[in-house]
Amino acid sequence: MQSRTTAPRSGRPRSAAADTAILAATREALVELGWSKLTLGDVATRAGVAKTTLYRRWAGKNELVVDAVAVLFDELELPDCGTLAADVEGVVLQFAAILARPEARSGLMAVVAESIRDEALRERIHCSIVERQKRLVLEGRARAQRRGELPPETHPGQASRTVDLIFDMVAGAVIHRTLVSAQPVDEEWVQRFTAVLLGGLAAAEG
Amino acid sequence: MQSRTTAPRSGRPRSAAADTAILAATREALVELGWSKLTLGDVATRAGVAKTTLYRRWAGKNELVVDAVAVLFDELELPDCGTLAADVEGVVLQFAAILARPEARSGLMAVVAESIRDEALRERIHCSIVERQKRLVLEGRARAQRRGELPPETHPGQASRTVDLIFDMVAGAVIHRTLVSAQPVDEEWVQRFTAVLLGGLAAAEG
Amino acid sequence: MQSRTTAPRSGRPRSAAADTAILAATREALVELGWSKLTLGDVATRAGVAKTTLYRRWAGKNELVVDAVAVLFDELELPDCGTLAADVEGVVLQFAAILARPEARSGLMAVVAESIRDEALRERIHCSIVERQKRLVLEGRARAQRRGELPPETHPGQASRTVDLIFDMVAGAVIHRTLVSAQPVDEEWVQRFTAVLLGGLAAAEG
Amino acid sequence: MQSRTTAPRSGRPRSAAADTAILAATREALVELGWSKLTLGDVATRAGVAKTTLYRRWAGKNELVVDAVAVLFDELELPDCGTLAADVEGVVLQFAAILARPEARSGLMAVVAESIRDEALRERIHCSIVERQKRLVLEGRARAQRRGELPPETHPGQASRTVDLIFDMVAGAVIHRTLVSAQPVDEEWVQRFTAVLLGGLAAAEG
DNA sequence: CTATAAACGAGACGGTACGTCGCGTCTTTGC
DNA sequence: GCAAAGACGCGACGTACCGTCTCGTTTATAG
Repeated sequence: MQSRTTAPRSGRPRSAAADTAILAATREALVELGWSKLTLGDVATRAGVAKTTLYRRWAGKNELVVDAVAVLFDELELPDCGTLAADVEGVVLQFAAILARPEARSGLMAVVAESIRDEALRERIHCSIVERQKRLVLEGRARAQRRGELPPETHPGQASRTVDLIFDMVAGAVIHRTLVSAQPVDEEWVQRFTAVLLGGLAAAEG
Repeated sequence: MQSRTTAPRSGRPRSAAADTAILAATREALVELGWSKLTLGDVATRAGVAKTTLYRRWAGKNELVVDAVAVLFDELELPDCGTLAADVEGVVLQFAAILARPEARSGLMAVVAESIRDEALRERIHCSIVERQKRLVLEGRARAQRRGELPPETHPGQASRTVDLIFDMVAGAVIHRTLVSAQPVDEEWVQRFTAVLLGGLAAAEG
Repeated sequence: MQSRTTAPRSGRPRSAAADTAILAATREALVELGWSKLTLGDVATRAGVAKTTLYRRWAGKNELVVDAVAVLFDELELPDCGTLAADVEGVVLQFAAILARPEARSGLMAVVAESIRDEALRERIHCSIVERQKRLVLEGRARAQRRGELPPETHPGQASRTVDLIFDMVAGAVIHRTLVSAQPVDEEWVQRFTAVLLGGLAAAEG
Repeated sequence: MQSRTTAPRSGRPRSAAADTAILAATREALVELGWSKLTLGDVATRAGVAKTTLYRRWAGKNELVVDAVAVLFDELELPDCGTLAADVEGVVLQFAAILARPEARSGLMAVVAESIRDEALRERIHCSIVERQKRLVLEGRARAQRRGELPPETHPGQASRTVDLIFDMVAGAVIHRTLVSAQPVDEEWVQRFTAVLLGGLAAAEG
């Protein structure tokens, strides 16, 4: 079991720069063309790379776009604004700001649409994007408990289901308002939304 | 002054049966193939119609799928279960049931993704699907007010914004749980969600 | 003198003006577009006539074009210039003048090309165009015999074969020079051609 | 300085076998279907080649057919039968034999018809077919001069015009008899034609 | 300092679907 | 009862990308 993650086989190694360039080119093309008019040949050209190189690393358009978009969501951070409500409002605004970027909008939705009929793709999205951001809900709750805004877990078994519910409600509402209703996620909306969410959670828990 | 909406122009009129057959064929193809593998040529064949007939009526895949999917949502009805909470739970379950159907899942999401870069398409979706279902929120509120579960409008100016918020929260959460989280919208989830939503609204209004 | 040969059947009679307009429109379209880009729909529009009317009278593009082009060749007349050579030169120049008109060039050749695989079309061309112009050869010979430039028929059996040979040589040479070699059929060429033709005929007959 | 005409550019080279297969398939399709029903898609299928490969090499039906047909005429050879008349008769029969082949008939005429409105196509035909066969006339004359059947050039300036005239007369008459009159080019006709032609030339030159 | 082996750019390849165009037929309304 | 208008089924068009496959050319490490 001496083999490393990357076996340094003989032959020319893959260019690391190519990966970066391809992902950047993908985001650029998403912005300019949107998902449906994005072509792998065009991405390859923008990246200054042959189509072959691209196919050597990704199986297709979907996989490429997931990777290109996933990193955008890693920018999210839970701000410490003193109160739970303010923290939630802050992170919701950040999330909305990412969704306002065209590469995220077109890429994310299209890839989710494709994932409906593609189990492997759904898994990839889940790992790369969704699950990774639940950290924000967990950290938010922990911080609120530390502050005394929330009681410690009363029903530990339900904890994870509540996290999921919150995540679906937050992400769902913001996505729906942004992409379907096509309305701005401004401070006022965020305050109203946060009030309903936290008020409802308090009422339901109590 | 009895003239109808359609001026009966000269020449052979368009076959009404063709429209029906095409939309049905579109839904059938969505189920079997999903959005990305759906072909207009294939839809035409299934409908027993020439490709040109299809293009004479719809500008492209997107417009066709919007129309094919829109009617699914007209099935939604607000059940009268005696209490607001029960009514909401009922309609959320109905909504989830529609989203569980593959023609709705693949069609809806993909078309929303495309609408990001296509203003006309977004408008079409909004008119054909979104706005038409806000009736459910309005009727639910009216019924609850008749029952005395909700007070009459205190801030009439905010009423429409509250409808929008509710709609984004309900539709967003169900869609996110179904399509992104890929978890079932079962009775338990619906109850927890409804409790948070109504509790939050009550807290925020009060 | 208003009633013609056609029995005025019940119902609306066919418009005679339509035929004229359609054939004129066909020639016009041949000039502008050439054979391959000529469409029956376009001809109908130019003629101010419905496509149906056109199909009621002609079986297709080929038949229509034959009729449209055939009349051009009826203009040909054998001029009386005093000598056989001069007469031949005159008619050859006339023939070349017709072939110089684009509607004749494109229409005629294309229709001949089609006739290769279409027996009925070949027959139609033969009757409408070829056979009708052999009168020129016959009349020319008769006139020359009257003048004493040619002897009376010595081998009556060969007469028709000689007519055919002359027709093939004249029409063939002019067509080939015009359409394949794309060289002008000017006075000089006509004189040289006529000299060879008549000289050869004299030598062969003697 | 050994570089060849073809610069061996980067990338996968074009398959030479494809060219051969496509041209053969074109001739085959011409025989079976004729010009107007010949489809580039069908040719591609017959050749076992993708339609795109075909379009990568030829601009359209016309260009393809010119190339496919041109080679047929390279078979023509001036037989040495001892006398000028016999030589001419021999080559005329060969020419007629080629024109009797359906791939030549339909292809050639249609392409000539198209060339009327297409300068580039006319040029292509001229280079690939017409000009290349004038060698036969030149060689025939040279051989006859060597035999003493013809005198050396008396008017060198007229020589090329005479070649053109002969070519138009020979090719024109044979083509007209074959394709327009639809009569066989048999020995008898050839002898009569040759007699007129050579007799006329002798008379005109003398 | 080779030799070897993989990655690279370029671009041709067999495919599939596209959206359009013209054909020839049919089904309306209107004169 | 024919004509105009135009929708219809059909089939070919020429194009665009797909994902794969040669090619000739780097560029690392292994011997």
